[in-house]
Amino acid sequence: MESHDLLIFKQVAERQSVSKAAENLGYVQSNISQRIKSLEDELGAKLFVRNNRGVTLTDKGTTLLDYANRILLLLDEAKSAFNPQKWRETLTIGAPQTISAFKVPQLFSLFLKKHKNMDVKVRTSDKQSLQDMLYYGELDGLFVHGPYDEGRLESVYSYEQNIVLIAPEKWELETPYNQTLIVNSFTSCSYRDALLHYSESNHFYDPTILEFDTLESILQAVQNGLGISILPEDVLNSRKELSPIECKKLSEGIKINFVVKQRKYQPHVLKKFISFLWESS
Amino acid sequence: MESHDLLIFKQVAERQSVSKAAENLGYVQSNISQRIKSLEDELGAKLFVRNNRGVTLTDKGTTLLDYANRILLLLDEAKSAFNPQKWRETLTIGAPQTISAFKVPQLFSLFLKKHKNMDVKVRTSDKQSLQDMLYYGELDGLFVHGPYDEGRLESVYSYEQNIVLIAPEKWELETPYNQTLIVNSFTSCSYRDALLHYSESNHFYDPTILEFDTLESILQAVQNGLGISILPEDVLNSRKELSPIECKKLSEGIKINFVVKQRKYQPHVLKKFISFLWESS
DNA sequence: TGGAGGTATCATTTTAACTGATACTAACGG
DNA sequence: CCGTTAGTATCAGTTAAAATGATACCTCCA
Repeated sequence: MESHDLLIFKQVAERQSVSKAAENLGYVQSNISQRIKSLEDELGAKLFVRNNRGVTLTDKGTTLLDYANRILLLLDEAKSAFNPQKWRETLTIGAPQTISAFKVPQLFSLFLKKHKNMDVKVRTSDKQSLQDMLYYGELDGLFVHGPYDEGRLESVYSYEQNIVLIAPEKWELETPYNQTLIVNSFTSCSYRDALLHYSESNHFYDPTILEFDTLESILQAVQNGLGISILPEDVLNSRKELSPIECKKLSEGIKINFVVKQRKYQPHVLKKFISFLWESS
Repeated sequence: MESHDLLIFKQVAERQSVSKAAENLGYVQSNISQRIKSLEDELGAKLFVRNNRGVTLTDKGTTLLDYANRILLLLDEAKSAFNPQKWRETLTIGAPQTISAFKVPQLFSLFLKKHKNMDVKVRTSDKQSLQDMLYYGELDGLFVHGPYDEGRLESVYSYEQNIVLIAPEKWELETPYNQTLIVNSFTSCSYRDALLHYSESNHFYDPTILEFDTLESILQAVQNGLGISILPEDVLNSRKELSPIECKKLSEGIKINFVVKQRKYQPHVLKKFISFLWESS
C-alpha cells in the first residue's frame, strides 16, 4: 500500500464513483478499477460496495479513508515544508453576496487550517460578471445558484442551501394583501424565484416588489418593517443580533454549484480546493 | 514524493549510507542513489551531505525524516488495522542477564508503543546457548557483547554500553592489596575482561576472584562488602535503592551487537525491530 | 600507488502502471 | 419488453518508471 494508492482510494471514496475519480485524476476508468481491486486484495478486505450507481464505502473502507486523509495531509505538509514560495499559490473564488457573506469565509477558514501554505481571495459580484471573470482566468472557481454557462463552465461540486423567509416582527406572513417582497438584484433569479413562488402559493394579491443591491440593505429594510425577503439560513444564523426579525424555514432548498472553467489541467490550488469541498461534505 | 521514496530515504538517513540502505532493502546501490537524487530534485533541496564515509542528513533532511517517520508509522498502523491476526507476530529476542535486566525491557516498551500489533518475548541465557537458539530458529535476534559466531550470524546493529565499577561503601578502590573481583559466569568475557583490565592497570596484587551466575547475587555480594564488580550503567541507574554502593564510571564502554542469522529474507517483525533500533539511536 | 570503501552515472532490462476495447449489470424510459 | 444510459470489471497490449549491472569517480589509508 503506497501513498498513491491512498490518493486514488480517497478520490473514489469521496466521489463515490470509480469513473468520476478516474476523470478527476486524469486516468482512465479501468486503471482505477484495477488499483482499487489490488488494494482490496492486498488488505484482504472489501473497501467498497459496488452498486450500479457508483460505489459506497464499507466500514473497513471508512477506516481506511480516515488513515488516508491523515497520511495524505502529512505528505502535503511535508512537501510544503520545502520550497515554501514555490507552493504559495493564490486561490481566487467568486461568489454572490449571499454566499460570500457566510459560507465562503467559513469554508476558507477550514481550508486554510489544512493547507497553511496557500493564499485565498474572494471576489463578490453579480453572476454575469463572475462568469466572465472565471472565463477570462481572473477566478479559479465560482459559486453560483441556478443556471450557468454550461458550454464553457462545468460544475465540479454542488450542495443544497437551506433558505429562510424573513419578515419584520409580528408580520402577518400568510395575509395575501399589502405584502411587500424585497428582492435582491445581485443573485440573478434563484432567490427571487423562491420568493415569488412563496408569494404565489400563498395567493398574495399584487405584492409590491422592492429591489436592493446589497445584503445589508435588505436586512435593514426587513428590520425597518418594509417587507419580507428570503436569505440563506447560514447568513441569518451568523447574525443573531439581527432580530427583531421573524423567520420561517422553507422546505425547498436552493442548489448551489461550484463551477470551474472546462480544461484539462487545473491549477494545484484549485484541485486542492475541490478535493476539500468533497472531503468536507 | 511517494511513501516508498520516504521509506528509502528513511533507511538511508538511519544507516547514514546509501549502500547499506540498499543492501537492507534488497536493492542495488545505484537504484537508491538515483531515487535519493530524484527526491532531492523534486523537493529542490539537498537532503544529504555526501562525505566519503557515507552520507549525513542536512537540516532539511532532518525535517523530512521527521515527516517520513510520522507518515510511515501511520501507514503501518493503517495496514495493521486490517488482518489483525495475520500481522500479530511474535518477536523473540535473546540477551544476557545484564542486558535483559534493563535495556531490553526499555527497548521493548518503546517498540510496542509504536507497533501495537506485535508480541515480544525475551530469553535470557548464556552466550553459547543463545547463539545455538538463534541458529536453530528459536530466536529472531540476540544481543551479545564480545565475539560471536561470525560465520553463521551477522551483526545488524551495535551500540556502546557504558559500564561502571561498583564497590561496597567506603571501599578503597585504588589499593592494590586484598582486592576481591566479583565476576559473572553469564556474560562470557567482556565484563570479566574489563574488570581484569581495571585490576591490572591499578596493579592489583593477586586479587581474589569470586564468580556468581546471576545479576542479583553479584549485587548482593557487593552490597555485603565482598568485593568489586562491573555492571552496565543502566542497570545501576534503574536500581537507585541499591545504595550503599560506591560506583565509578569507566571511560571505556563495551560494544554490544544485535546479531541475527544470516539469511536473505528476514521476518517482518525482525525487520521492524532492526529498523526501530536504528531509528531510536 | 593502489586497494578499500564509498557514491554517481548511464545504458539496458524488468516490472508495474496505464490504456483501449469490450463485456457485464442494473435502472430507466418508451 | 427492449434499447439506452450510466456505471463497474476484465484483459491484452503499451508505456513509463524503477531496478539492475557495469563503470567511473572520489578520498582515505596503508
